[in-house]
Amino acid sequence: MRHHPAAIDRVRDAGLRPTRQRLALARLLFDNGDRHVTAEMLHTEVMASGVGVSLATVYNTLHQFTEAGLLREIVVEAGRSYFDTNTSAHHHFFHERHGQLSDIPGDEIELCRVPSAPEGTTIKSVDVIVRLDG
Amino acid sequence: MRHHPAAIDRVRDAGLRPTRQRLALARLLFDNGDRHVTAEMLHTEVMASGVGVSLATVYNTLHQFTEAGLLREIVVEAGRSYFDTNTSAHHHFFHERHGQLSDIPGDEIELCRVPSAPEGTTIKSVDVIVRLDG
DNA sequence: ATAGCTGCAAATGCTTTGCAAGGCC
DNA sequence: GGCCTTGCAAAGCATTTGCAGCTAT
Repeated sequence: MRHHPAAIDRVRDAGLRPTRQRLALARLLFDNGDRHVTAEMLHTEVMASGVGVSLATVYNTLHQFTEAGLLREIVVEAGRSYFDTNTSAHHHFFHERHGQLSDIPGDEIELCRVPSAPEGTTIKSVDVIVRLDG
Repeated sequence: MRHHPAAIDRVRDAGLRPTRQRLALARLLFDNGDRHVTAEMLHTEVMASGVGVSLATVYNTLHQFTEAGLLREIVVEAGRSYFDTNTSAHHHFFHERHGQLSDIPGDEIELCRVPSAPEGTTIKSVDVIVRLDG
């Protein structure tokens, strides 16, 4: 019963050594569908699963996965980064009360005019965050 | 030669005491057209102008002004907040190379479909950041 | 005089880095 | 064995808070 590429292959394909720590994190991230996690959330989870990984290693690994294109980093609040396992183009709701991030279904939002990049620059990405109260 | 409400009136109207520190900051923010500043940038400026204000007070004041509706806070990177003196609905370019934020002219971007707020929530704001390379 | 607000030193908490330990050829 | 990589302790920063001091009445 395998619905996704195995965690070990994802790590290897990213050009990273499949260490015990990275595998534990990759399994938590990729074996359970789309997820939006902070470093702290993931650290709590991995410790609960019985694998000792320091918070610093969680940060380093999240950034390595992001650079390798396995994750997307989303900034919603000063001093807190979220990492999204869905790397395709899409946008987000941010529930301020619960500090939770969720995907906006692709057909519910659309930009009909996008500005041209100013002279000498290129557009790297367009991030839309819909902030929710309540 | 006065083009804007005087800084002292803005501070008073916000229900804040017009102290020496707040006035110095308000002048720098509001007497020179639209601005995008970080706490640190504003602190450097105010010190250079010869008024002693601690960085903590700059932060506190920026947040007080934001709550009073004089400023809008924009989060672009984990660990860095910008404050925009233009509080009307508009969106932003973020120049990653220089760490600079600038307004996108209102007619150059448009959302044609906006998602409805999930059950039991209301949309507080929609923030669009176009990230630029180069 | 005094009640409440202000502004800052010190604390907090998220994130990054420098290096000792470990793995691979 | 030698060299590159890894993972974490300790350091670094942006931001917040608790309280001594000031201000307006």
